[in-house]
Amino acid sequence: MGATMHDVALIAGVSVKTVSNVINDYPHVRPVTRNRVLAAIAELGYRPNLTARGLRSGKTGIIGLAVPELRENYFAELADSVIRAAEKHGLGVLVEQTNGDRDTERLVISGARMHFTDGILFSPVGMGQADAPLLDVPFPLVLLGERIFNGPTDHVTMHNVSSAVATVEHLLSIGRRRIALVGAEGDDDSDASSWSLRTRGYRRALDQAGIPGNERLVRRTSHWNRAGGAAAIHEMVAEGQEFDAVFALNDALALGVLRGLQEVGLRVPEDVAVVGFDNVDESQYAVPSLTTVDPGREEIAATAVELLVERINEKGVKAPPRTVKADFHIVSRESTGAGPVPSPLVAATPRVELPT
Amino acid sequence: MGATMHDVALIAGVSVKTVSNVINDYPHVRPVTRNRVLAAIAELGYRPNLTARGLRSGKTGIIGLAVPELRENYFAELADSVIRAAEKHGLGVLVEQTNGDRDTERLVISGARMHFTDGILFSPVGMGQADAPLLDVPFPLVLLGERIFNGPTDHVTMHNVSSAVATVEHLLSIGRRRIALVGAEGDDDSDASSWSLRTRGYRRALDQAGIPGNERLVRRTSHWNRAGGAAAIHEMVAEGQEFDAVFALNDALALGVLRGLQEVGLRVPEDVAVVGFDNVDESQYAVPSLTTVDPGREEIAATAVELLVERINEKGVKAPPRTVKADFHIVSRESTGAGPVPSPLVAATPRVELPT
DNA sequence: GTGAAAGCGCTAACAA
DNA sequence: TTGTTAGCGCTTTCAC
Repeated sequence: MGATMHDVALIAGVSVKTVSNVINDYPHVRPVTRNRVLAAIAELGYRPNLTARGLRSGKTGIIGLAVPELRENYFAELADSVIRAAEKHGLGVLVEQTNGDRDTERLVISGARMHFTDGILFSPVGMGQADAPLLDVPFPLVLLGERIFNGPTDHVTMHNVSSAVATVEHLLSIGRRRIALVGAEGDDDSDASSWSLRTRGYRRALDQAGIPGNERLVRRTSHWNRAGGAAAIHEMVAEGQEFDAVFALNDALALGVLRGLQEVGLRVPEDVAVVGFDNVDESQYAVPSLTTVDPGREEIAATAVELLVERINEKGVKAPPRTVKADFHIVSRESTGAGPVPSPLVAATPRVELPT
Repeated sequence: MGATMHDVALIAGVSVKTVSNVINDYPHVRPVTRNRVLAAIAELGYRPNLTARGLRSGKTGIIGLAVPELRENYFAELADSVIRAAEKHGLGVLVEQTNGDRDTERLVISGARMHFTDGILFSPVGMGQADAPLLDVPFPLVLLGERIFNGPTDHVTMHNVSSAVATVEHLLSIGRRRIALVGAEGDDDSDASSWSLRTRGYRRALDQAGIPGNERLVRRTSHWNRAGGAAAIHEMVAEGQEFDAVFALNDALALGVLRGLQEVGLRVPEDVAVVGFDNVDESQYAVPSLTTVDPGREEIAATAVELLVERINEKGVKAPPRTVKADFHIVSRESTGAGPVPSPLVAATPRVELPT
């Protein structure tokens, strides 16, 4: 295999300590010595063995990222952001997929896999509030998303309730009154789920506007995907429900809603305005382009990595768990009547900005 | 931090070797002893230190995956498949993004980052044929995709030429004669690029059918994205070109083509049939759903991991570099007139299957 | 400013 | 069947 520090020391005619000093930029090394060492390193093509270094230092420089599935746009984009953020800290990212499966999630958290990592970013979907105690693990762990509250770990999440309020207010402001809601849910159904929080915001906004809620317009499908969104539309139309707007609790559902509306012959936004949630890249390319809530994914990723790094470097007594919420924005596009984007070459930018 | 093997040995009243034997399922351990050790392990919550093990064995159980960007659907799905395939071999996957940037790709290949990995799966986009010599690296490396031929490494790729031929033949078979082609290209433009190979197949199929090529219908945009696809349509229409089909060299371009056609008032598939390439999840949800070439992504991922594992375990003289091509299929959907999918709840399945 | 030597936690000869 | 021991390649006191 590769050359070792010892080999370098031999060729340079110095001790391994000196080689180590050079590699680690220890200041007090004579330039002559340093150059001799550098020459030897170049000559042998020496590369420090990170495994050995990891053994010594107790750190690997790798963090784990556990998400349901990379093929889901939101998580692919989240992983993208996390990898970029980690890179700035000189960290590599080991990606693990849980499939949103509770048992797999538990396994990841048990540290059974992911043992090379200095810490883990974990986006739970299958686990719920009841599993909170399991999160009290002996390694740095930061939670992404909103499934579990008041857990024993740091937690980076979004303004689910207030962004939902703002979304409905936006729909009201453009004159919509019969606003349907389409969401989904996994195994668990605690008060901390996306469904619960965003639905709460929806009801609150309607209340505040003095508009009576209509439970027939609140739809819940089994999956957070397009099929679910399209099915919800077909159901409502089949039942003869009337509505002039749909708030879909994620973009995949919203894209399905767009397709469903097209299939039943309803125009967007003329007949029905549509808003999604997540601001995945794709939402801007949909036909019509999709108005959606940008929950601050970049900020979430950067903050989460930041917190994790702090925890990794933390010594002595642990600081109490922290919760951070990213700023959100409503990105107004064609599906709520924002002037047609001039050309697909121009990326849509936020029109309405409603910080926390 | 955690307990060590030594602690376990102490509590169990045995030597570290015995503990090691138990952990590694060494057969000749008396059940009584084994149980005592297991009890001690449980009591201390002992977990083997993988870093130390890695130092000893010279392996980490981690492979690297270098792709341009996870936010590009194709690569997210590829990463998904790779992670699943790696898991079956008990390997973790460290994901690195190159942004398709030649220098970053070179850096990754230099092993500057990725130093913890036993080997790397690399999907080059910025590098080209000229960089082939750089691929002669001192660690296991398997190439994904078709940028570089006859390199010094194993290579898993797709049937670019023959699948393009089959695609055009499919369009001819449904009566289209004025078939446009929309592709893009990166820095390099060797004969091994997606553009070159797929375009070659396109021309060959037209030749074989005795249809004269029309270079005004061959469009090349700067990026493999929707904006590029939409722009190509706008250009051709502005120039007054007439065409009854578009073969887009990837799905992102094809989705942009769909949007562009809609914007200029052309119907799909009545006026223009559209075929993409990649079979990303999204293609099946587009409106209309997109006919596309499935290049065998799952198989590519599984094969690549397989080859890499073989290389990692290879001792002595290296076997010569191998090239493997995955089977492809044409997935026929609405954009070429396949009967409308009954409901978005039903995932479209391949209709036309054209193995190598 | 540089060297010698002791481990980090684990595995695998080699002994017993 | 189990124990002893020597490293894997690196960092890091502690001398010099």
